[in-house]
Amino acid sequence: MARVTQQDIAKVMGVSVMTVSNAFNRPDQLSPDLRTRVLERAAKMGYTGPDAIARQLRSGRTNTFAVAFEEKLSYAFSDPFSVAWLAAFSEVMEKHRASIMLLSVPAGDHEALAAVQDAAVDGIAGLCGNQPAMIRARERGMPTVYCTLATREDAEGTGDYVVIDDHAAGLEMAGHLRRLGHERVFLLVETPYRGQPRMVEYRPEDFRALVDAHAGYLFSDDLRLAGLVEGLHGLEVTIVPVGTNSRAAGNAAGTLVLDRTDRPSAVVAVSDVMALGFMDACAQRGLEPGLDVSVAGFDGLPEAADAGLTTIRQPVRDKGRLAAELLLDPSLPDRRIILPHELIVRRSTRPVG
Amino acid sequence: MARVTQQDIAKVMGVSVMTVSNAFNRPDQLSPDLRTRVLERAAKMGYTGPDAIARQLRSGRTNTFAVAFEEKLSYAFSDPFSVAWLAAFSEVMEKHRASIMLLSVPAGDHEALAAVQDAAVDGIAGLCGNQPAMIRARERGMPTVYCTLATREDAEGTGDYVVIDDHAAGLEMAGHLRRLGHERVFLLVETPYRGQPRMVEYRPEDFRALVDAHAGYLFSDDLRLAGLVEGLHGLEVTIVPVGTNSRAAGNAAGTLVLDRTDRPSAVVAVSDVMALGFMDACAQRGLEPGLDVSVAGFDGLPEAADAGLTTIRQPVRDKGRLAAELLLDPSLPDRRIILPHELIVRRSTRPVG
DNA sequence: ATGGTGTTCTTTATCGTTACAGAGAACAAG
DNA sequence: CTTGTTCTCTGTAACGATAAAGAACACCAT
Repeated sequence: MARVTQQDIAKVMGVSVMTVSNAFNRPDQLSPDLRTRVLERAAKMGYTGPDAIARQLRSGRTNTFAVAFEEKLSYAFSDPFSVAWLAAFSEVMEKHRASIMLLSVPAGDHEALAAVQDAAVDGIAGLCGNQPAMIRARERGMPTVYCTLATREDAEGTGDYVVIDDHAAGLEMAGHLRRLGHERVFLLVETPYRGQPRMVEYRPEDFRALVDAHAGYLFSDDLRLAGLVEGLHGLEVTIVPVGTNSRAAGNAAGTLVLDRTDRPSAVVAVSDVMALGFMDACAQRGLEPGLDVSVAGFDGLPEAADAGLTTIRQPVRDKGRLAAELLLDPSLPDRRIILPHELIVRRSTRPVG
Repeated sequence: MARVTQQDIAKVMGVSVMTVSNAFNRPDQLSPDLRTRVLERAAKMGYTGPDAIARQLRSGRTNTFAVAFEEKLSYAFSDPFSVAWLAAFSEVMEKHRASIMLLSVPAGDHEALAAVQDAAVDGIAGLCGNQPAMIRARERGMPTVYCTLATREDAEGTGDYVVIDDHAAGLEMAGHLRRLGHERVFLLVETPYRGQPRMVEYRPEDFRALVDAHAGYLFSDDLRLAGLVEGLHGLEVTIVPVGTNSRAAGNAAGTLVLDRTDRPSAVVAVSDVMALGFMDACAQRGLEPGLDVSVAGFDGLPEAADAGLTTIRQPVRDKGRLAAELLLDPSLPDRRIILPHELIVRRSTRPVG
C-alpha cells in the first residue's frame, strides 16, 4: 500500500494531474464543481494533501530557517542569553509563518557538520560568526546572519550580521575599572572548543598567540577580549580560559582566582553567566563582590540586575528580531547592523581600597 | 547566474550525472582519479554539494523531526517543563544525528496549522495529544508521539504516546488531601485555548459540562483533573480556570482565592508552575503555604523541591527521551508507554487545623 | 580461445509536484 | 459569420538528485 499521489487521483478520475494540483492550490483554475469532486475523491482515497518535499523542490523554497548552536541543544535551552535571543527570533519567524530548525554543531564534531549540508532551509542564523556551522553555511552559499563578531575577519566575510561593537564595549569596561583604580585584573573567557586549555593563567600576549595559532577557532569573544586587554594595557592582566560559557564554569574559576594569597582586585568575565557563577563562588567563601573583589560581566541579563552585577548591556532581543528579519527579507538594504550597547555600573564594582 | 547542479558539472566534464553524484556519495563506484577531478571541478564551478531537498525527495526521508507546541515558542522556552522535555528529546535526536524543527500552532490559529502540512519531517512529537497540530499530523498519516493524554479519547486514537497515568495521579493527590482532613478545595486548571472563560469559579459538574461542550479542546489536563475531582468527591470542590499555564497565571489566581473571607483550606494546581505562582501570591500576602493554606502541584520540577511544594513527580526527561526514540525507530514494539509517577509530600501540604 | 570476475562508467526511470504554454469550447461583440 | 475573449482543462517539461541495471573493457584462470 504505497502512498497516494496526485497522479493516482488523476488516473482514477480521468483528469490531468495538473487539475488535481490546481484543485488544491489554485481554485480559480478549474470549475468549482470539478474542484469539489476532486477534493472529495482525494479524501476518499486517503490523499493527505500535496507533499511538502516535492513542493519544496519545485519552488526552491522551504520557508524554514535554521538556527545553529555550537553546543548541545540542552545548553541552548538553559543559557539565558540564548533563550532570550531565540525567543525574539522565533517571535518574528512565527509572525511570518516560517518554521525554525535547530541545528547543533558542537565544535570539533565533524560529523555533525553534515547537518548543515543536509538542512533543507532558506537561511541560517547563529549566535557566533566563526562557528564551523556558519562557515560551512556560507560556503554553501546559504544566506546567513550571525549575532556576534568573534574576530575581525568575520566582519570582512560574506555573511550578514547584527552585532554590537564588542571591541568598544571591552574598552569601556576596561576604562571603568581603570577609573576605579584597579591594577590587577583577571579576565575569565570561554573556550567552548574541545581539547583547549582550561583553567590555566595566561599573560595576554601568550593567550593572543594561542588564539592566533587556532585561527580564531579557539573561542567566540575575541573582539570583546581584545578591547578589554587593550583598555587595560599597562596593568597586570591575567587571562583564564574557563571552558564552556556557564554559571558552573564561572563558579569553578573561583577556585583558581579566589583561593590564593595574591587575589586580583577585579575580575571581568566576558559573559554575565560566568560572572554570576563567579559571584556564587564569592558568596560560598563569604566574600562580597565590590568590597572584597570587584566583578563585572557582559550581556546585561535580568539576573545581573538582581545580583547587582556591573555589566555591558546589549540588546539581545533586537539581535534576535533583526536576525530573523534579515533572513526573511533578503531585500532589506542594511544587512550589517551594529547596535548600541551600554555600560551599567552596579555595586559589584567599586573603587580599590 | 543560476545555481550550479550536478548536471552542469557532468556536461562540462563530459561524464554522466551519475558519476558526479557518485563522486559525492559513493566513492567506491568510480576511480579515485576521476573522483578527485570531479570534486575539484565541482569546487571550481562553485558547486556546494548535493541539494538537500532533491535528495530528500528521492529518498523520501528528511531525517528531521518536528516538535509541535500549542503556544508561542517563547512560551516553550520559558516553561520549565517544556524546556526539560525538549532538552531530553533533543539529546536523543542529536545522538542520532537527526534535526529538530519547531512548530508553533497556537490554538485557534487556523493558518498556523498549515505549517504541519508544509513541514518536511519524518515525524512529529508534542506535549499534548489533543492539540490541533497533532490531530492534523495524524490525519496526514505522519508518525506521531505525544506525552500527555488529555482525554480518554486520545488513548484510543492512532498515535503513539509516552505518558503517565494522570487519572491515577489525580486520585492519589486527592487521597493525600483527604487524609489531611481538607474539606474545602480549590483546583486551578489551565485553559490554554483562546476565548475560554478565565478566573471564574465552577462546580465540578458545571466545568465538566463546559469541557464536554468544547469536545475536549478546552484544556489539556482533563484526565488529571478528572482524577482529582473523582478523588475529592463528597468534599466542597471549586474549579478555577486560570488561562495559560504559567507562574503569572497562578499568581493571579491568588487574588481570586486568597482575598476572600471563606478561603479554601487547600489549593491544587494541575501544574507546578501554577502552584509556584500561587505560592508567590501567598508570600505577597504574608501567608504561609501549609499553615495558612495547603498548596500542591503536579510535575515535580526542581523549583518545586526548593519551594517545599507537595507535588506529583513525573519523569519528564524519560518522556522526552522515549518520545524521540519512538520517532527514530518505528520498529520498536512498545509504542504506548505509561511511565510511573510519584506523590512527593513536602511542607506545603499539612493537616487541617 | 573461453568464460568468469571485477572495475568503471552510463542509461533509464523515478521521487511528487507545479510552471508554462497551449487547446478546445462557449460566448459576446462587431 | 467572423473575430476575439474568457473559461476549463491538458500535456510537457522541469526541480536536482539517486537506485538499479546495463555496457564496455581489462584481467585472470582454465
